[in-house]
Amino acid sequence: MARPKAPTFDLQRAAILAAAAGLFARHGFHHASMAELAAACGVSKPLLYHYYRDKAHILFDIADSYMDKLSAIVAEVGREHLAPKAHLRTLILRFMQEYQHSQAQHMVLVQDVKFLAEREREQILDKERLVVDAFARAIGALQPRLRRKELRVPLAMLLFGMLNWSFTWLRADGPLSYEDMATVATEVFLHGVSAAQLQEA
Amino acid sequence: MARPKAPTFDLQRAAILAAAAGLFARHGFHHASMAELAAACGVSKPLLYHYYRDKAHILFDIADSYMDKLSAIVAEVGREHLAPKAHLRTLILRFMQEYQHSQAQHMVLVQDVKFLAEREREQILDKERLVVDAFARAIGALQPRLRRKELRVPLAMLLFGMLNWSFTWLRADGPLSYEDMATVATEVFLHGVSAAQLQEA
DNA sequence: CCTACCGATCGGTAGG
DNA sequence: CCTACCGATCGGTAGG
Repeated sequence: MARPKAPTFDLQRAAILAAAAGLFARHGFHHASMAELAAACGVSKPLLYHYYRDKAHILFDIADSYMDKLSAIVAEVGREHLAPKAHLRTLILRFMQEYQHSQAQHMVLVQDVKFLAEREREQILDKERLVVDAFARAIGALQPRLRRKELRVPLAMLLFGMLNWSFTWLRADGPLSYEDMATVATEVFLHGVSAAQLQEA
Repeated sequence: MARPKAPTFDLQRAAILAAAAGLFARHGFHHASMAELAAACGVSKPLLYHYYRDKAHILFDIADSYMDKLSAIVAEVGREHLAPKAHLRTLILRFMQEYQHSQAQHMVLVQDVKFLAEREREQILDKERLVVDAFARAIGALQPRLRRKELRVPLAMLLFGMLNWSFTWLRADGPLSYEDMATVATEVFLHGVSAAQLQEA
């Protein structure tokens, strides 16, 4: 019989994950060492390998659990059955609120997922595609007269660009809050999409 | 008297720079080795050190020369003295055309500049700030009635988000060209900014 | 759960 | 005494 997990097992893993996300975000995956991570967690280096098979698995778990959080937000907002404009507005606001508390995880997702092996990388990319598709459908619902349906995904990517690029410049302690930014991005995008002559583009 | 540089010196440096940008973009700065770079250039590893003091200096030169190119585009477009809308439209188009041919350089700029020492990193960031300010001014000229002037830089960052995020998903051989993307982003942004009630935001 | 290590590979430089 | 360039190997450190 397998010995049951210690009750603190999941807590320890979560602590390692959070510390690793910070280190990977600051130093990059390859430049952040396992010894450094162990020190940050206050445990020995070999003990890390009790919780995670190897360094890549820690990276995978950061990206995977973060994508699960974003997917959960998409599902929650979907269950509210909002009108098209309110739906997209709410998606944007909830994502920016999540981003504010997950800056390290987001940087790891953007910068380090490419270092995963094909199989694990594809798992993450599949989850990303589902989220992008949800935004693309929300944009499609907004503009039923949008003639070129193939523009829905590119428009979603433009929107993600506005939101995700905030990681390079928006500071939680700056004059502009994440909520302010969500409002401005929402206004620009909603008015931009409806006013632009994309029917002819 | 110092012996003059070999006539091929600058050509060799340019070849090293291009190969390094590709490797750094694909593998990340720390995971790309000097041996690998030397092999890609068809020279011995010690010879690399004839052209560049160390690995960090190669990274600096990629980012610095790329920022000079972007700054030159800003200056060129400025000399055309276009009307506000045409000015911003042209800036966006020229940047996307440059991006199409500099995907590796751009990824290095975004992902690896943080590994430079304080002093060199600040030099790059200074040049980035000048380009952002030029876009912010172009946006301000577009909207003289924009009450909250402090929104000009955030709006410029939203625009850069749309443009720069294209590196994560836009393919040169895909159905949507960089020029198409420039058009769509321009339409969304121009209409979005002018229609949004940012005076009250 | 630690100290003590390994196979390998890193960035950078020696002599000639 | 400079440059341009080679084969071989340096001291240190990475992940495990």
